[in-house]
Amino acid sequence: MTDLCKCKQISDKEMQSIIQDMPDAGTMQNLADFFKVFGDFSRLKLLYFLSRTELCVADLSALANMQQSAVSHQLKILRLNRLVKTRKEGTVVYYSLDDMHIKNLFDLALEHLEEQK
Amino acid sequence: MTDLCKCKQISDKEMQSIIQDMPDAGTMQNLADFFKVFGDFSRLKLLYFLSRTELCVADLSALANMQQSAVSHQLKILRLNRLVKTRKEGTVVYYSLDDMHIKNLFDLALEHLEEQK
DNA sequence: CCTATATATGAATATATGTTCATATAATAA
DNA sequence: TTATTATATGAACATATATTCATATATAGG
Repeated sequence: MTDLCKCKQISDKEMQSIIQDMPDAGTMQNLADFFKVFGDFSRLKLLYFLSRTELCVADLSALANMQQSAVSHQLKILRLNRLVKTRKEGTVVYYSLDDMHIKNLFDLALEHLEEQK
Repeated sequence: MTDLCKCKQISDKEMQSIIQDMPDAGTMQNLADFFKVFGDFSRLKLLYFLSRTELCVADLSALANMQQSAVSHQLKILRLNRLVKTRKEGTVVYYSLDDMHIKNLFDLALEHLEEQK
């Protein structure tokens, strides 16, 4: 790989070291997938609402101003990524955040955006 | 909007309150766009390398095992999102992280992934 | 000026992704 | 059972996005 580098401003040793310390490809891919989930306006809205309180699909649909079907599809993605969990009561399914780290992520990203003004 | 809600497990008052506290749509969109940048394996790799040291395009290309053109395209996205900054020396362009919050984001996300095992 | 090198960029392509529509499933009530 | 309601899901469609290829730009050296 290093032989492709004609610039090579850093030594092979440094390159080796950087590559060795890197999380393995699987972890990096998981990390990218994790961020990707947050990288959508609709999902971000749903997560925000759920950060406030447990909500059923219909209420989420009303709050986010999205079709019920679209909400269900996005909730499925959030569920598969274990960001939300469900509780069923009759025909109503209640969703809530599965992990409170999520709020921290929000805050950190907002902080970053604030500093850019 | 609330009249679309047939489930309405929460009161109109609660809905109003949740919606009023929500960051405005522009901010939410910015937040989504911000996360979207991290939601790609290639960009995440580039950001990781840059979190270690300042690097030129050719070295990034070698480290990430990506074509030079692909690297340039992705670096442009990172630049437009002000995640990296550049320094030019002759024909060589050096890239580095523009903000150290990024490392915190990495760590927080990794922490989240760790807990899911 | 001409050549070589590092980087940037536009167009084309392939793939991924979000929404909609129609419909299926599950649970409850009559 | 039948009807109703809440939610889930598959297919189709439109859009977004990452990569590649070819080429442009910029800088340095001869």
